[in-house]
Amino acid sequence: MNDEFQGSLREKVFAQLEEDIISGKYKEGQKLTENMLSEQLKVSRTPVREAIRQLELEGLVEAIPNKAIIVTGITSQDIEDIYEIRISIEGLAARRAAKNATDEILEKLRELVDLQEFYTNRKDMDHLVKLDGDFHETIFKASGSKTLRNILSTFHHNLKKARSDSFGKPARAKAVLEEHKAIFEAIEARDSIRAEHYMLIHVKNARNRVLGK
Amino acid sequence: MNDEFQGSLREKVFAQLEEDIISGKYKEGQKLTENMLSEQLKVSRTPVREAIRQLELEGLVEAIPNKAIIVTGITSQDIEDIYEIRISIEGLAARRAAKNATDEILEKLRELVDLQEFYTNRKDMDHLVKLDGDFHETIFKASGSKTLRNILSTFHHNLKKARSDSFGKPARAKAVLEEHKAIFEAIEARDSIRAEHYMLIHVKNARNRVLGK
DNA sequence: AACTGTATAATTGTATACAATTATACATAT
DNA sequence: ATATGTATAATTGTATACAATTATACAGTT
Repeated sequence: MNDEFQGSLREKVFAQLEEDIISGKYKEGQKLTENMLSEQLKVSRTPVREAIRQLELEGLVEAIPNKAIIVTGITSQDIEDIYEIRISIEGLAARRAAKNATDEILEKLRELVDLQEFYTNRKDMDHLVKLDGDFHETIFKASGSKTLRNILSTFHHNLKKARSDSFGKPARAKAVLEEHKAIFEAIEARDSIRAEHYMLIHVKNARNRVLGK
Repeated sequence: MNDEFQGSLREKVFAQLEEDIISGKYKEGQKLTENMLSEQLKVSRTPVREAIRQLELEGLVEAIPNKAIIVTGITSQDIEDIYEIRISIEGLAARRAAKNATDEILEKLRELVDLQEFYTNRKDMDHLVKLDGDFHETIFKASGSKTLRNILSTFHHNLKKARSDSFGKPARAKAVLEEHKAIFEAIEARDSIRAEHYMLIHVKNARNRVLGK
């Protein structure tokens, strides 16, 4: 359990279980019990149950009534599916962001890209994975669509491990930086067509990097 | 509470609250309390809390820690967004379904379309709304993608009221029937391109019917 | 009248006790 | 040996008690 985390136990449990499933600590098909989780995490069953209900809706576990909690996990097929869906809708999010972004959002994006450049030069992969998530999350928020944001944020969570693995080579980190820059500049110029275009290219490249194609 | 429903109290509470929010009984911005809900639904706070956690993830309520539960609801902007996203990805689901559908699935779809024809002639709108949902849900399942199914099923739930309202005129019911037939025939013929094409047309028409364009 | 501090109430957060359901082990019969 | 019935254990489902947090009302001060 992460002790410096501020928030409810339920949030902590949710974050921890999500992490453990996506990272592969809990494998597909594995059976979990509420008692086991509440003992491990040193909390009562109540927050565990609430977290399980959310993971269930997110599709990471399957709770069979009165029987068990089975880990579903993220299969490689799921990863391919997610990229195919992202290719279909993340351009839309970028287009909307270019229309709706406030100056505050633009400032935030600029800062993220600058930091990304800094850490790319330092080859600090952990920070880069986090910044990559923040960059996209900021665009989702700027799109002004609750629905787009919900879906795409969940995708980014679920892809965290896959993205992390693919950040291995510095050459890739540089490519990601250039792609983000192109997207940012299009949004900054309020050019929604170009923003959509470069986002599409970026997601396609990300898919190829992750799937090794 | 629906007494003939088989399942846990949590599922009943979730279904009821989802229905009440989507139907507009609980309006955007309205404040709910766990005590009020548990009294009204004659259950303890435990299943209410679990249902709230799920509604939160679905974006129908916003739970502010230690303060309140605020109804977010489905705005008309959300409906437009959902149709735009459906236009981007539901064709993909149809394409996949055409590739993967088993004989059992095809039989199910045929039955649904036949029933739809029956109720269209009878102008029985309640049954038609339900059949419309079942038809699409069957295709989502047939797509073989957990992710596509999760997203599109949630959309269909959230659009239930909007779809129900738009089924008003019998002429529209007939149009929906013809569109479903075209999709089914393409899937039956394993023609994924055609399935995607007719699904795209269908969703676009559905959007225009719902948004009155 | 406006502001502030404080006691009280209301609400959510968590833990625990108990009920209902399902799994398991084992004895018994065939 | 296999199958079946039954007692027991394990697990989830629900209710309730209590803790922590926030809102509200009101007295007192300026």
